[in-house]
Amino acid sequence: MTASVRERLTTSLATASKADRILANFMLSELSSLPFETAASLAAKVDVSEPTVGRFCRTLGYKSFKDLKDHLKQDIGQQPWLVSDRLRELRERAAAGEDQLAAGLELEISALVSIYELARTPEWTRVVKRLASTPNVYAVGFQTERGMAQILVNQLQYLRDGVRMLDLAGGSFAEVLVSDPAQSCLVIFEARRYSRLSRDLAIEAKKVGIPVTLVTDPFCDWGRDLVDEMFVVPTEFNQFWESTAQMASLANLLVNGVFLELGPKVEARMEIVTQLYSQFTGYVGKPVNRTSQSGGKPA
Amino acid sequence: MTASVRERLTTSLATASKADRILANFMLSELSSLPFETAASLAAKVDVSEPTVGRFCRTLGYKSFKDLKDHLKQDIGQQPWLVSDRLRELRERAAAGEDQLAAGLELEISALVSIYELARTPEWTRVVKRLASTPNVYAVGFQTERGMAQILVNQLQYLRDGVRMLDLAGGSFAEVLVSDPAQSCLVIFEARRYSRLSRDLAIEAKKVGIPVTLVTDPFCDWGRDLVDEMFVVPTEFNQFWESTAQMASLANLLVNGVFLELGPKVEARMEIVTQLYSQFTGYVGKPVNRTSQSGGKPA
DNA sequence: GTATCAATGAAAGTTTTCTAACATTTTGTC
DNA sequence: GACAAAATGTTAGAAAACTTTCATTGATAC
Repeated sequence: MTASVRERLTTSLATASKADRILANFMLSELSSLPFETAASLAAKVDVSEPTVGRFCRTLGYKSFKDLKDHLKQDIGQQPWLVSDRLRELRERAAAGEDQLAAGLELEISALVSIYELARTPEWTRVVKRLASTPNVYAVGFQTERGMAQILVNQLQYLRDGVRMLDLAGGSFAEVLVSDPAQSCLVIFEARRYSRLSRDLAIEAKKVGIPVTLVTDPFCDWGRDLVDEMFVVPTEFNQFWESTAQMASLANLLVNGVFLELGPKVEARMEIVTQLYSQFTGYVGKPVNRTSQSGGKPA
Repeated sequence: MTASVRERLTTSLATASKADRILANFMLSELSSLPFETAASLAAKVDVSEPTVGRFCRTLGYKSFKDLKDHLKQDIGQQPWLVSDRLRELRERAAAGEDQLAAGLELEISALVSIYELARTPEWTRVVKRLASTPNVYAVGFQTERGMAQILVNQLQYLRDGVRMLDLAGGSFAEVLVSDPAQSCLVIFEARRYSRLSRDLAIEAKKVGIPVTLVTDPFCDWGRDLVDEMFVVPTEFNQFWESTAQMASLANLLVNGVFLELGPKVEARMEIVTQLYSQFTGYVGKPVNRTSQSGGKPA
């Protein structure tokens, strides 16, 4: 009993009464403006009474029309992505109240979707090109987000020269801030916890004219007018505090973009770097996948 | 005076007060889920009062938050906002070959699902309990995976004492390896690139009897008989090489588990740590979410 | 035809959401 | 550092949204 709103509406069509069927039909065709409706406004539109709307939602298994809307929000809907029935099972458990986790899963999935959407924006393309071509690339992040910066830097280093991780260890960020702005760019990973540091850095970078890309959570209230691109990653997954985990996917996608941009010419470099790592850390395999992409032409 | 909601929000950023700017930014970041919010729920998320939300909407020229939503309806227009629709769109592009990346999305989603499945296993529970109770917790990862270890360590430190990140900087891993095995445990984040180091460490740890949890990719061929728990995270997402991004989700889930295990008694500590961070990095907000879980009893 | 029952609506009650008035805090100024 | 002005939070009350109860309608069975 954990069908999506759309599914429930569709199945209800078979058995529903006249008024209910009208409602179901209307809702299905106007699914996308449903969140803006209220039980009363809906009732008026299809010319039934308000209680009928409420009752209908209850026969569908929701507590009220508002409850239906709430489900719509989390509704990832249809099977296509249903990775087997494993997920369904998780969701059913969640519905039974046994599993707080499953609700978080849906939120993480929807965060992933947003990230892949970001990767289709013009800003994304701009950043990727910049990361591929600017001589000096700096990335920075504090505390947890440092890990994200590290992912970006490590992988980019396989692909190109001049990629560095910034650090407050030196006491200032002189490294970037006194570099030639035309030759440098900066990526900041941020979450609300560490706002001030990131913000100060962004301000200074703007002052000297270094392009800044900010990856942050929806709570960031200072980025928009300071940075060149701002990528907002959802971070609320029903956990006891926010999780920036999905920023890692974003970092990887960025790196992948740079790879596509640079094209096969990086392969020689990758060989060498791989060998070096191998020499110092005992790695034996190849980091490069054998996916079709790797041989393909750059985008 | 017929600007779109987005435009109005953006222009307001220039002149708005602090709370208003926070609101505007958040709204801009979460435009697509705004219709589901209510003035109160929004207020709670960005931690301002309810009337502030109403007032802000009025300064934007709307009658109320509800009125803003009504206008949003026109703005959002045809653009799909339901996660299911957005996902479908990406999938269609992938199928049409227009979007190389989108093909990887499904794989990432399914990786996420497997992680949430892991979180339901007895091994998981065992690790969580161990991470909550063992006096000394060590985590380690090399290169990219170092970022994952960092996530775990950073967040665990909010919750408890005695959590450390291991490092090869010292040349050996003496720190763990000569500690009292009954008082220590170790989490290794690994991907095939750095197999040897991780493996050597695991071997030594086993020798001295320290419990080891291994988080790795599906290519790891040495873990099973060496470690106490082995969590395998999918890493092939159609990118030019493997991505361990979803390990970040795993790390976060682990931390969340420990939080639930420790229960409300950690809140005092969290307050202190938060304050310390604030002192040194200028963080001003609260890291703790106000989700229902946070107040709830431990699992 | 009429008795019965499901479906629906009307009206009144309850809860949620929003607003107005006032108190408090913050910010800026001198 | 004290004052004024602006911004924000608190409290309580108005409005809206939703539910419940009960009356009415209209279909179906006999």
